[in-house]
Amino acid sequence: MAATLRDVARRAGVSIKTVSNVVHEREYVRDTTRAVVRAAIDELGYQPNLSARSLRSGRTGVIGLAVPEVKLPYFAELADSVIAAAKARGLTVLIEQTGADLDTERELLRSPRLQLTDGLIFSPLAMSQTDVGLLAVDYPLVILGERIFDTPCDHVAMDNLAAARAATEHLIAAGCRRIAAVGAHAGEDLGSAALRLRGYRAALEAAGIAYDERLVGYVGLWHRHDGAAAMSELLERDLGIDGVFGMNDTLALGALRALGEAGHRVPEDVKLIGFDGLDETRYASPSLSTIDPGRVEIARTAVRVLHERIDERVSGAKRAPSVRYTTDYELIERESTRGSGIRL
Amino acid sequence: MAATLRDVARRAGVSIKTVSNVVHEREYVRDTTRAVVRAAIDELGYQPNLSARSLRSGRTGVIGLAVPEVKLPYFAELADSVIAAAKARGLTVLIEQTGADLDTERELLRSPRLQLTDGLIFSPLAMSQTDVGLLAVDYPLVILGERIFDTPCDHVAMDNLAAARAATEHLIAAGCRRIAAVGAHAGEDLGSAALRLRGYRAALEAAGIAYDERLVGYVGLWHRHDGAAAMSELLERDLGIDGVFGMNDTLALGALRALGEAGHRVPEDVKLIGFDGLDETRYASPSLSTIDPGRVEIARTAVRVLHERIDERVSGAKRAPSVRYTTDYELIERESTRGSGIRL
DNA sequence: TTGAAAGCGCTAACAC
DNA sequence: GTGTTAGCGCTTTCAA
Repeated sequence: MAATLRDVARRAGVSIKTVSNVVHEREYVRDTTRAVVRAAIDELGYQPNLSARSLRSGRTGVIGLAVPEVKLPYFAELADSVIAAAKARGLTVLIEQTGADLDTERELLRSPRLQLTDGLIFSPLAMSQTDVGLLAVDYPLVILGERIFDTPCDHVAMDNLAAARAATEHLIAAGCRRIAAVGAHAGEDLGSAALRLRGYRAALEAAGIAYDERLVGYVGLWHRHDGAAAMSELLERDLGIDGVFGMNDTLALGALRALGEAGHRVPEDVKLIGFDGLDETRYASPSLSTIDPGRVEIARTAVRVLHERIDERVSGAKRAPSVRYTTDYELIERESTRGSGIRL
Repeated sequence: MAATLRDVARRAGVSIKTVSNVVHEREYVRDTTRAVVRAAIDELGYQPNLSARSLRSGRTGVIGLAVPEVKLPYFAELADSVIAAAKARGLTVLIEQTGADLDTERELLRSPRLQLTDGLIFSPLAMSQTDVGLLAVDYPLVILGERIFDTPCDHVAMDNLAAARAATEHLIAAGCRRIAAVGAHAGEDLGSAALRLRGYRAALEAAGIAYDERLVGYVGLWHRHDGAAAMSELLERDLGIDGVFGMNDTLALGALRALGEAGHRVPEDVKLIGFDGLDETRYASPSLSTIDPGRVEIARTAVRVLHERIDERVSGAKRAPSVRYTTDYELIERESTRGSGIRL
């Protein structure tokens, strides 16, 4: 059996409290006592029982991260950044997948599994204004994504609209006039897809290019095959497409494949830009221009805000007003939008 | 404050035990009583306190998954599969990253954070024979990867050697004679890289092709840029390479990029095969031939075995002997190894 | 600076 | 079928 505080105390000939003080590196322990206790801890290989500690203290040291799917490259990289940021604060991360399913997202917020968690970082995809009430939970919650609802939650997001606009303007500056947008979600008007589509439209409008609904490719999820399928369908319409805005990199890479299959050269015939700044965009052929949303900063900020909320809650301090953080993005220009077809 | 069992009991006018029986859906509860208790649970919004439950029962319902990096696509997909398999059994997954660092891997096995966990699925990368003793831990542990050491742990793996051999034989059958291997680890002789290199050599030998050390590309990690860099270096040696075995898909996709930059067409000039069956290999241009290692089955088996060990431990049953599961692989032929350059 | 003791919420004997 | 009760290992007043 694993050694307990009591065992260590007995072994060291002191009380349980003293051992606890040593474990927590509190002052007011005589050096000699501390040494004896330390020795006993080592001999017994004592490790605190985290279940007991959290039962008593009300904290588990674990935070939840809920994303649609970890295997989507954007969320894999996000998870990586969140885990790193959490580790730096001594927190562990428990990952939940929602599958971008509305019911799963709803249930998640009330899931008993969250009991094991001090707070949650949630990247919703399916929820809409109707579900805003569900976000009023009694544990610390940080939402990744625009502050689309009026809720008491903290939000951390990039400026999707401005970034999408910048991406589209980049295509326009490269000479494109018939620009397709791949990745729209039918009926959505608050999520990332909707905001990015709005940014796309804003750029067109500012450039005096008419918005053509036929140039918008709708998809279900943001997988590669969705991008490829939507692109193929758009190409079949024969609309003279000379530029493509992929609403994320995965879609754009799928679209790249479809463009190649249909005999269109990128960037000579069609220029293409993605969104997310995935590592792999660097290694595509041609390499893919994209928007770097500052994922590391998003993760770090979300973890910090959540951690502050957790402390606030435990210490009983009064709740600071909820905040919205917007991180900076950056446009990365690569081969897929170069004027000439020359490779790096 | 959250409602407790006691609160529910009081509200329903029954004892704590009865409530517990209802919560656990045990028999021997009168239907009318059950209804009353259920109503009280709903009214109070009662949720069991998982910390208390695990302190008492010694189980947390959480399993750990330790991988080098979740953002490496293979591990992202593996994590996805493990999370799905765990969910099917009512288990939650806590992800630990080792960064492929030896010290981190060693520490992980003794980490107090594992206290929150009933058992661990561990995909080691840096550990070697020297560290075999560390695997003798007192909690359920399933190793992903070959049973390279003689340990009391269960192992779940594919047959790396046979699969690598099959991949190489596929290149040979396609007419390649100067086949490079990208992704070897210097000094390793037990891990996946070493086994796959052995498979590669076995295939060459069986075909009567001399092994040429200069055709082997060494890398640190298995990232895209490692594959690209190693490939570039190999090409500079001007060895007449006509085939490339990427030890995983990510490396192969990096190599694909480097081949393109150097003006080599795939598959016309050089044929290329990867390893892992990543979803994205389907959408590369050209699409990448690869080995599907049966990731879903690996994940499902690992979770099942771990779950059995956990039950065994809790029930006090005697420990069944440790096992090794080998899953089936499958070679997926795509454009990158086609005889002609015709696209699908 | 250290010790004693209460209790976090739950499970599982054991009693009725 | 249902109730009582003793801890699981820890934190934390309060007292010494």
